[in-house]
Amino acid sequence: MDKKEISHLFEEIALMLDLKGENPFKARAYINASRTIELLEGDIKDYVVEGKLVEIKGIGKAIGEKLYEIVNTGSLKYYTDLRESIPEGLFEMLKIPGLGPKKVKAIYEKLDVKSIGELEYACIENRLLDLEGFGKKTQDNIFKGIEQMKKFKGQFLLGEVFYIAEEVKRLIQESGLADRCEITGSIRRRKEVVKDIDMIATIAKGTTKSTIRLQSGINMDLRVVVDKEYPYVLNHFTGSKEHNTAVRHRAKAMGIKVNEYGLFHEEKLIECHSEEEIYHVLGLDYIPPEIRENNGEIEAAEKHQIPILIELQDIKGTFHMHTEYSDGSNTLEEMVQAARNMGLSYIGISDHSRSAFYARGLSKDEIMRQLEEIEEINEKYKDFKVFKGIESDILPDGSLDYEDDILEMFDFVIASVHSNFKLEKDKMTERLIKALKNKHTTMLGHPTGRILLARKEYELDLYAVIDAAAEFKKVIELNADPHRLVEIYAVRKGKGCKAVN
DNA sequence: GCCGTTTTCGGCCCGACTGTTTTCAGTCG
Repeated sequence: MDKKEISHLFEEIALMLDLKGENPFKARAYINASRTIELLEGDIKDYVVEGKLVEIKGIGKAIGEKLYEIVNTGSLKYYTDLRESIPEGLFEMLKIPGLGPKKVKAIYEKLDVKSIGELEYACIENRLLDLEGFGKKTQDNIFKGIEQMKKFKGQFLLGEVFYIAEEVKRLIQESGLADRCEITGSIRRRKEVVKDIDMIATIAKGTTKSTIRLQSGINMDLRVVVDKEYPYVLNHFTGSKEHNTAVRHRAKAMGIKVNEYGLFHEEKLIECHSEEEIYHVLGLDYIPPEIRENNGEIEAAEKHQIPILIELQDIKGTFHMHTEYSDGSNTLEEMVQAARNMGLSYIGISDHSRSAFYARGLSKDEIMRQLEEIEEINEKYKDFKVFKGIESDILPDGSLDYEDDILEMFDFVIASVHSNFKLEKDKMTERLIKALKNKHTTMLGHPTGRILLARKEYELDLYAVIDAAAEFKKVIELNADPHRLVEIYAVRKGKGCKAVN
C-alpha cells in the first residue's frame, strides 16, 4: 500500500468508528493520522524500517503498530474486522444531506435498515418517527435527500458555474446595494468540481443571509455583513474547512481565537483589514485561495515558501488544440484569430492521430495538407507563431501510432491514451513510461485520463510516470478543459516536485 | 488515539442552524 492508500484506509477507519459510536476524538486521531501520512515526505517503509514512526507528530503507539503491520503484511486486520462488521449501505447513507453517523447508527441498530433502498421504504412507512431524536421533519428531509440523490448528484463543473457566479456578482455590484461583493467557497479556491455558489457582500449595517436555487439547479448562498467584518468573513467562507481548522489550531496555540467575526486575543478583537493581515497576525505569509486545502500550505507559508501560482496573464500560448481537421469545431484560421484576440503569441495545433477513429484522426494526406496550411499562416502573421503538432495515440503496448518518418515532420508530439483504459496498474504505468521514452514524444497529454463527474482516472503509478518524464526531460500537460482540468498539481517543495493529484 | 511552556490526565477548532426538545444533540461548512 502506498501513502495515498494508507491515508484512505485510516479515513475509513475514522468513519467506521463514528458509525460505531466510539469516542469521536479517537476517530479524529485517525483523521489526523490519515492527513499526516498523506503529506509525509519520503517512503513510509523507511520510517518503519528505521523505527522513526514515533517521531512523527500525530502517530502514537497504537497507530504506529498498525502502520508496522500494513508495511509488513500489506493489510490491516483491525481494518478488515471493522469493515466486516459494518454493512456497505451505511456508507452510502452517510451521503444523504442531514444524515450523519449518529443518526445512521440509530437507524441501523433500531430499525435494522442497512441500505438506502430500505431507508426509503422505512420513510414511506413512517418508521423513523419511533426513533428518539427523530420527528416528522427529519424523516421528510431524509426522504427528500434520497430523492434528490437519486436523480441528481448535486455536483457541477467549475467551468459551468464560474460565469454564472461572476454574473450574479456583477448584478449585485451594479445594484448599488452592496459596497463590496466577492465569490467565496470552492469557486474562489478554483476547485474542479463544486457543490454550490458562495458569495459575500457588505452593507452599511445589519446582517442577513439567504439561500436560493438558480435555474441551472445549483444552490447559492449569499451572506451579507457589515464592512468591518469583511476580511474575516471572506476568509472564513472561502475555506476550505480543512484549511480553516488547521488555521484555528495554529491560532489557538498562539492564544488566539478565530471565527467568522474576527481574530480575538483574550476576547479582544485584533483588527485586520485584509486577508493578508489575518495571515500575518498568525505568523504566515499570504496563502492564495487555490491552495487552501491543508495540503501543506500552512507550513509553507510559515517558511516563506508559498509557490508562485500561474496567473492568466502568465500564459503566452497553448499547445493542445484540435481543429475541424479532426474533432474540433473551428478552422485553423479561426483558432489563430481567437488566440490572437486573447493576447496569446503562439499556439500549437495537435489534432487526433489515425487510431482515434471516433475523432476522425488524421491520415497522412490530411497531415500534409494541414502542415501546408500552417506554413501559409506563419507566413501571413509575423507576430504570431503556429507550431505543427499531433496528438498521437499511445497504443496498448506503449508505442505511438505513426511511423518515424511522419512523426519527424512535427514541431511537437503529444502522446495520449484514448483507448484500453482498463489495463492493470503495472501495464498502464509501463505503457505510459514507454511512450515518454519515445524520442518523438514531446509531452504527455491528460496523464490520468479522468473525465470529471463522468469517468474515473485509470489505474496508474503516477509518481513513477512523473519520475520518468523528469528523467527523459518530457513535458506533462496541465489540461485546461473544464472536464479534465489540471490533474496534477506540482507543489514546490525543497528541490523536488510533489504530485498531489 | 494523541499530546504536553495546560505535561501522564484531561482536553482535543468554531459557530450556525435544524429539529427536537424545554436545554440540547446532531449535522454542516
